[in-house]
Amino acid sequence: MKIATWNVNSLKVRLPQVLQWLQDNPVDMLCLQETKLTDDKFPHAEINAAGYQVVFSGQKTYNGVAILSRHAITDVVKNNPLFEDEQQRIIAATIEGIRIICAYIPNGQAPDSDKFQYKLKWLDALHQWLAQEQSQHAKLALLGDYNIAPEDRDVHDPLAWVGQNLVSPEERAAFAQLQQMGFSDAFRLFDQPEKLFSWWDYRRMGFRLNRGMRIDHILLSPALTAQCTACVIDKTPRKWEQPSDHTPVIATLQ
DNA sequence: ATGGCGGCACAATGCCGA
Repeated sequence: MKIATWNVNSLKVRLPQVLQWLQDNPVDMLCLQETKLTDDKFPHAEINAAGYQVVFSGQKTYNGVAILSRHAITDVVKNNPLFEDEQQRIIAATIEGIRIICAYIPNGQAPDSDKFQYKLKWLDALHQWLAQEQSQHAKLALLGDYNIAPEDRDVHDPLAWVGQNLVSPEERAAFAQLQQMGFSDAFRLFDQPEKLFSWWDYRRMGFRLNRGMRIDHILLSPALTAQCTACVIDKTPRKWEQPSDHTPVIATLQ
C-alpha cells in the first residue's frame, strides 16, 4: 500500500502532470492540495479514467483539497467539524481501513500577521479534532502541505529564515504537539540524505540551487508507523516543464 | 533593502503563496 501527498498549485494547470505521475507511480492513494477549483470544475472524469476514485472540496482561486484512490472511499468529511472555516483546507475519508486526512495547513504569511493567528487557531482546532479521530481510528494518517519546516535540517539556510513563518517556535511547537500525540513523521523513520526538500521557491533558481524546505509531510499513528517500510520525496515532477513548486511525498505501508 | 516566479481574477495590476 502506497499513500502520497502533493500540493499541485492549481489542478487546472497540473492535471496532465498528475495523470502522468500516477501512470509512473501507481500509488493506492494520493492527497492533493491547492487544487484552486470549485467543485463544478473538478476534473473527476479524467481522474476516473485513470483508474482512481476521487473526492474533493474546493473553492474559487485559493485552497482546495482532494483524495484520489484506487480503492473504495467511504465516510467523507469536509473541513474540521470543530472549526468554522470558509477556506476549503481539509478532506477526510476511510480507505482500506485507514482513516486518511488530507490537509492544506495555512501558510501564515508572517508571524506578526492576522493570517499567522488564523494558522495557530487552525492548528489548535486540528489537534482537538485529531484527538477525537484517534479514539475512533487506530490507523490514522495525516498527509498534506503543513507549511511548517519541523527542524532546522528541513531548511536550506536556517539562519536566513529566522523570524519568518514556516520555522517559528509557535509553528514548530504545533508540529511537535502532533508528535507528542503519538504521530510519527514518516520521512524521519528512516535514514535520509541531507538537504532533501519538498518545496522550492520559483524565484532565484530555488530548485537548481536546492534552496528548499521540507514542509509537506506524512504523519502516521502508532499502528500505521509499525507498518511503514519507506518514505521518499520524489523530485522528478519538479524538473518537468511548468512544475508545481511542491513535489510528491510517498509512504509505503506493509 | 527590495523583489525576484507563478496562478488567478469583475484581469493588465494586485493579491497571495512559502
